[in-house]
Amino acid sequence: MNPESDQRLALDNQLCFAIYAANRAVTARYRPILSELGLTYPQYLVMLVLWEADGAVESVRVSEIGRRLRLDTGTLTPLLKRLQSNGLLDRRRDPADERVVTITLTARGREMRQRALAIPGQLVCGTNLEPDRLLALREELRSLLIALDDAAGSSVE
Amino acid sequence: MNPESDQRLALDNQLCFAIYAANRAVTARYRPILSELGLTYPQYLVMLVLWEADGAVESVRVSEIGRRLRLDTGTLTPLLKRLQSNGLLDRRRDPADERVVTITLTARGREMRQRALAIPGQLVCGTNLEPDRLLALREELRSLLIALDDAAGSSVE
DNA sequence: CGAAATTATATTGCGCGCAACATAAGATGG
DNA sequence: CCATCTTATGTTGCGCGCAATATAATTTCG
Repeated sequence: MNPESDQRLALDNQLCFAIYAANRAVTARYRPILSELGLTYPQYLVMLVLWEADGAVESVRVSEIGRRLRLDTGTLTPLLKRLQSNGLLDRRRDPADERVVTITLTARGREMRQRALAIPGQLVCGTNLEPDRLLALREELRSLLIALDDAAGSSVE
Repeated sequence: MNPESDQRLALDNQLCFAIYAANRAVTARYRPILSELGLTYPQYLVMLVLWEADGAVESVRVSEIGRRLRLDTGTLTPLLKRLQSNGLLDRRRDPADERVVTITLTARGREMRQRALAIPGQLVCGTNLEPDRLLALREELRSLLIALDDAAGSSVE
């Protein structure tokens, strides 16, 4: 009714929509690049986790991938099975604790990293975006995420 | 191999992951609030478009909703059918151009706006986030979106 | 006018995300 | 040692997103 309340629900005033739209625009930009590797965007994120752990440890738990990416097994189990059937990783039960499934990169999965190294550069190029601004944006989003986590934790408490 | 290239693919260095994670955290925060209205988050965005148009025009095309939210008919058609079966809107062919489907709010859909007015405030409260910073973040995301759009357009050209 | 091109929406299929539930293995405590 | 609890992963179902294709109506143009 009053002019102020009208503006509160305006689409362009919603931070949530800005994040939603930006997220889809970014993943759309990754799509053609990742399809050359035969990866979807969430699969690429899983590979980032595995590449990062590679060298330090020889396998990663499903739960560890989920913790890093904030994804649950309902998402990860089928995704990891697809990566396995594409020959990028192996899934096997930990003999010491049969509940645990450990994920190990195959040679093919490890080698893909070399091709992926070009991706971050490819995305910034073609857009006239200042690296400093992108870095600042990333940190602001991280702060938002932490603030949302804290609020979620305290409301449950 | 070299230390610099190792860091390029580190998960925490990816702006894309910051956006991806923030987007899911924000929608997770909306979920319990919207479920009281019987809406999903994308359905809420469609309602925002319809509420915003309400008063100015008496119906909105599917394509106009898609243009605003950057969604195609593969997403919108079933979503709008669900909103229709929940009694929030009507879908009907434009007699003047039978290709066009026009979306009109029902009384129930229009009334829901009053309940939705409290939502934006509810989300910021419970988090210690400064409104100015959120506004600045929104504008940075808008700039990113525009930059990605421009780059996409020029590469096709 | 009539064929071809264009426009607007619908359908199909697949891969997420996530809630809810299931299963099985390990830990715990009487 | 055995019932109970907890932990780690798996399964099912549903609603997006999006590519690819389909259908039907309108426009364009020879």
